[in-house]
Amino acid sequence: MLPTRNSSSRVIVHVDLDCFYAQVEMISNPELKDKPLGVQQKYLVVTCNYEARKLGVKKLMNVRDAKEKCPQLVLVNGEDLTRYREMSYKVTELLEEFSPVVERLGFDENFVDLTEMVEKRLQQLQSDELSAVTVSGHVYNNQSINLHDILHIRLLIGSQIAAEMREAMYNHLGLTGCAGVASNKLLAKLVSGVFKPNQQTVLLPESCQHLILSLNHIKEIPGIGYKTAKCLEALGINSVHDLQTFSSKILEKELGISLAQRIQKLSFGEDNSPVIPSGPPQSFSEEDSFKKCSSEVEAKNKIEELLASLLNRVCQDGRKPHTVRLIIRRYTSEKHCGRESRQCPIPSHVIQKLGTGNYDVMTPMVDILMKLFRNMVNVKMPFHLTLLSVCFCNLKAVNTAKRGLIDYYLTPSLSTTSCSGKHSFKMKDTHMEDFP
DNA sequence: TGGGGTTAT
DNA sequence: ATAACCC
Repeated sequence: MLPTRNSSSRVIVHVDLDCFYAQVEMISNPELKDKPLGVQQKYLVVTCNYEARKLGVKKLMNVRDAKEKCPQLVLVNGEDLTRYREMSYKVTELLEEFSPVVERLGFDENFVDLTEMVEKRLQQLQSDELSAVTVSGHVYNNQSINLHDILHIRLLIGSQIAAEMREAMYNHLGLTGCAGVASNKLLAKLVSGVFKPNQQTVLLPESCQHLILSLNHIKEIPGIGYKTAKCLEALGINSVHDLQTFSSKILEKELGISLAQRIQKLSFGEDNSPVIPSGPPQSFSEEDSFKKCSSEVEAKNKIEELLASLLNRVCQDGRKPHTVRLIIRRYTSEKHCGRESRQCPIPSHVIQKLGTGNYDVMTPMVDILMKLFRNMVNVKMPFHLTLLSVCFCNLKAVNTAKRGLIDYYLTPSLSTTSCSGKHSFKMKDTHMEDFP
């Protein structure tokens, strides 16, 4: 028999970078370091550094409100995510060096399952050294540590690894962040935010209820989003305690058995979901929002711009997308987040040319995307779009093992060309004579 | 609300 | 293809 691990004896860390985009900008331009800094996308300040927060700037604040609150606020444009994305993956890769089981959540958060690593360190310790194990960082709720409790010992070792991770992030990448250590993802995430910038906290099992009941509303539970929260409110459920004590049967009837059981367990701090290694991305997309796009030519120009960036990204990734999708948002006075999409397989002859930087792949791709566009939008009728997005998905690894010599020499796309520098996709002036 | 991502239905 | 969730 394999030893069965009680699910509550895992050690999970949640690592959460401080105001990530602002940190990347301050690294790019150190003159911004001691100034209040906001990162702007369209008319929003999407994030800001702590200098700016002290002066009243909040995340997702309108630029006008932010400038009013804080006239000295320095703004940088953050609509191009390239540098953020690159730094984000450097963080994930650094964490993967500690343990390969790393799950990304957005660009600035990662979960790492430390269970095995903790187990190994525990085995290296002599029995008389157990009583000398210490915590790194805060203990949630100032709870007393019991060094005779193996669960405490493991979490303390987890806190030491978390501290090493944060040190490595700072030393190698210049980034600061928070960490939370607990027995599952939910609790690790909740506890990571308790002491805020650049600090870490460990949750010992006895304080689990204290942590979950400290939330002021069910929407603060990760996994309970806008829709579910509205639904729960309609049932008179507002607090975490309300959700804990609500009839399971009725909840299952209202939300469906799967969601009901999952969120009711979350309300007790129970979460058996594994840390799933993210690996390379499942999709690449680029989007642009605007006040108004109302002609086919305008749409085509925007689509070409999105596509040019995407082709460069796909090229650098090395894998090939087999599906392309076009997403639009139509102007409406109300209705939040109404997006429509059409997708189709990418023809194999186009896939072959992808990632070469050779041949014109723009033209056939734009043709495909414009067909998808006309499938969604009746261009003979007036229309008003506020967003366009292009997504490449269904990414497949290029199979190098099965390719023989002949194939190798006959397929320049895979062997002799690169996608960097002068080979990169250009908007209007890509001609054959540009290539060797 | 931006410009991304994921999974489930 | 959409809808929900996450940042």
